[in-house]
Amino acid sequence: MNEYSFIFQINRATRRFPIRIKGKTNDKHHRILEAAVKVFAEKGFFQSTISQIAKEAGVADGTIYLYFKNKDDILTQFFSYKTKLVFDRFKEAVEEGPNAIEKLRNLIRKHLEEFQRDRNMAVVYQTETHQITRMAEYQIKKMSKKYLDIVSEIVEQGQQEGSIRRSLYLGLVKRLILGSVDEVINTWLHSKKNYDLISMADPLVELIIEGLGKKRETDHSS
Amino acid sequence: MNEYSFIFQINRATRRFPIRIKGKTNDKHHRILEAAVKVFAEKGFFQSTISQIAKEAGVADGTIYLYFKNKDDILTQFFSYKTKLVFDRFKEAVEEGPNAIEKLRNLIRKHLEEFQRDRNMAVVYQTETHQITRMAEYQIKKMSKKYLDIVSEIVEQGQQEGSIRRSLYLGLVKRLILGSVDEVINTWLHSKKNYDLISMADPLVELIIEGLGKKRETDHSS
Amino acid sequence: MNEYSFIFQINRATRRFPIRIKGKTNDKHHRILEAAVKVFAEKGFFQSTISQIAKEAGVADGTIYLYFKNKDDILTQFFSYKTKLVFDRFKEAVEEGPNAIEKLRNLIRKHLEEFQRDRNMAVVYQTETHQITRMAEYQIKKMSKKYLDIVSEIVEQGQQEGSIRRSLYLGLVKRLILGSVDEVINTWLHSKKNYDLISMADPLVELIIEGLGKKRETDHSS
Amino acid sequence: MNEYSFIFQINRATRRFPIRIKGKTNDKHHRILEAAVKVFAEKGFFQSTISQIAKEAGVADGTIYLYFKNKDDILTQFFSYKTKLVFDRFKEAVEEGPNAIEKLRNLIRKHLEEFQRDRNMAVVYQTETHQITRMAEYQIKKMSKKYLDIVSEIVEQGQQEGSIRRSLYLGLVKRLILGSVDEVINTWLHSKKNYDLISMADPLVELIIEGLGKKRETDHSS
DNA sequence: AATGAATGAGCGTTCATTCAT
DNA sequence: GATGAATGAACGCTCATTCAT
Repeated sequence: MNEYSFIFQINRATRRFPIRIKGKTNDKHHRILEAAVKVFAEKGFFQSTISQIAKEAGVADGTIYLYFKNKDDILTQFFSYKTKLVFDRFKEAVEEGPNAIEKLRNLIRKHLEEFQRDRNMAVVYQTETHQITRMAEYQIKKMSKKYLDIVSEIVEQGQQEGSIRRSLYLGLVKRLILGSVDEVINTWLHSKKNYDLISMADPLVELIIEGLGKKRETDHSS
Repeated sequence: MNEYSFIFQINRATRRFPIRIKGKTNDKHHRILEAAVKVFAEKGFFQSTISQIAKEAGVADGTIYLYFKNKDDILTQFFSYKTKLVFDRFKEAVEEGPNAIEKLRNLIRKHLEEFQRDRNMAVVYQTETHQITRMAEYQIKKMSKKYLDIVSEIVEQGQQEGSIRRSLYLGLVKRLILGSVDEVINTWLHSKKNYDLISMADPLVELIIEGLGKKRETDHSS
Repeated sequence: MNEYSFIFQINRATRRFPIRIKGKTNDKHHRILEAAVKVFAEKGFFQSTISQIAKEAGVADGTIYLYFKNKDDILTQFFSYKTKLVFDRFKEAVEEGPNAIEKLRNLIRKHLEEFQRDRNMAVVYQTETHQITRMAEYQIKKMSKKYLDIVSEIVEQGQQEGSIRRSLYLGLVKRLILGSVDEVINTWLHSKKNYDLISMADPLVELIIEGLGKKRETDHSS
Repeated sequence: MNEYSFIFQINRATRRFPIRIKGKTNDKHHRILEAAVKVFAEKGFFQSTISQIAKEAGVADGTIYLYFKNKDDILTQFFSYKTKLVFDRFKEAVEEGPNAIEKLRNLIRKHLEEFQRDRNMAVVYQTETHQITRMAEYQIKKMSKKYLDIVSEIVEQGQQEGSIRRSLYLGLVKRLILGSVDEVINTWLHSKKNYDLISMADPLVELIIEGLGKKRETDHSS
């Protein structure tokens, strides 16, 4: 069963479309998608051309339009595809955590792991999710929300477990977590990338949980 | 006295240039810059055209090339100008803080304040600083670094003052802070913007300092 | 079989290219080339626009860039194509001459014939080969040289045969011949063109060989 | 008395014009003309800009339009100015020759001398007089004619003197002479220019008069 | 007279998209 | 389905010319 299949549901209505979910044809759809992300990562969306993508994918320019409505649609399909794929993995990782803190650690670790593994995806994600203008693109916006929902659940669980403070503005907590992970990835992407991104997970979780501040002994005496 | 004046020092050498720092002429440089940022914020850099910018600025297309080498140069000049301007204000705000925690609070508050005040700038900053591909652009990269340097100083001071833990990976701390502030701004930019961004400063600082976790009583017995 | 075919060998490496040597597609390359030369002849290179050429060739503007790297390349390809074509004919004509004088006559006659037949080419040649500034363009420079080489050979043969004086500065002889033929063509191009250019060949050869001067009887007594 | 004065008669009717024949103002007219020719020689007419000329002349762009109707007019004025100047010298040189052959020699020598002395002029002349398209420009066409008239006179005189054959097609003779001199200059312009152009005069005259052919001894016996 | 900032028409070139094969 | 030649709208940029100062 091909992971890309679900995408067809999006566009089927709008266009002639090569259905044949399990055939070889489908490889082409995949290949174009991966090629596009590679090119986007290298040059940025607007500086990438259909020709470059076609070349990278080893197909003719026109072939791309059999699978994608237009250039934008390539990005959209990429996001909806990767989002589903990656989030399934995120959820899986979270479920394996015995408690909230471990769930958070697993989430962040998986997040870093996936982005380290697929650098092209990482670049496109970082770039496009900060493209305020294009953010109107429904898929992208939805993705952010999904991530934050996962975080919400974890935090709430932690509060019930007593490991996370109750007096927290949840919206802010989510931004702190997503923001810092994003920035860790961003820094890595801009660096020479000769360090292991995943190793940042534990210290980062520690920092998020414990904060920068010293534990005040005075707390106790009060 | 016009805040844009200093930019002239950048290009004076390269091009015939309408200097006359305090005259009316100079307004045009300013006007184009503001117009450009407005258009960039609305459409994104690549989807903005010189014609749109010229129209927004109320000048002819060709006039833009009297002040800017090319389209890219508009963005570059904007960054070098705003960076200097904003960072001066950041530093000023930081200096007014009596201790590290207050300095951090002042920095974040000022950061949110400046970005709330000038939404166009905020959008362009958020977008362009995450543009991995174009990041090669020197000015932009430098800006991030400057911010992180300020944060470093504050954290180190806090460590000496005893308000911030010593056992911290400084690089990570910086990313936590910049990342969470960025994400707070980003969320605001994507929202309806009917809440006050600055009011997020105090809770955010609290969160950064205290962390998510409950103070562990067990700490004491150790 | 199409005479333009060989040009493909020049650019094949540099660009995606519609090969299919004997197909209909190829006509387009030819058509653009002829259209361009016509427009260049009418307006001059710099005052010709891609749009005019495209219109003359009956193709879209963009189509031109499928066959030519840029505007300059049209001229370059034209020269390398015509040079080869015309010089083959020159050499052929020269070879048919039984002796040096006849070879020279054949060369000049063929030269005038070819230029009379294709007036657009003649105009572009006359114009561009005298464009000192642009002459750096390799192809054009080389062409002049080739012509002079042919002349050299003829003159040397004539010297061996005894029909041409030995005490001649060869470089100057070449310039005399090329210059006078050029000027004959030039004059024709500027005239109403209602006379036959080829008919100038015999008198011109006579003039070149015999010179303006009267045979001096005193020669004999010396 | 300034050599440029006569030009004013051409444009006086068409435009506001800085008359003041003997004043300093006139220097500016001269300076612009010389600057323009220098720039034209370096880059070619169409690739030269008014700004470059202005800069070279040390005046403002706008100033040029006080003296010249438009860019074309600069070239036109240059030609009418130089033509007069140079032809006066040609005629003078010709007059000094005691007989036709010497007159021709003087003409060619002076021709080479003038063009060697003012290389910029030489380049512009060679380029523009072969610009078939632009040749419509009245001044340029007239110039060629004047040259040929001088040659005609000389040749006719030579025929009367008995030094030049009578059975000559005069039109062709003129082209032979002008063409070969042109080509000698052209070659020099394209070369490294480290040889003396004037030294070509005598051998060239010899060649033109005597021709390439051996004096046939048989002539005599017939 | 002289300036040079401002103009905007015009051009070369690119590239997403189409469609005949 | 697959191709890739062809299209032409659109854009960045240049530069001759004008005109307020």
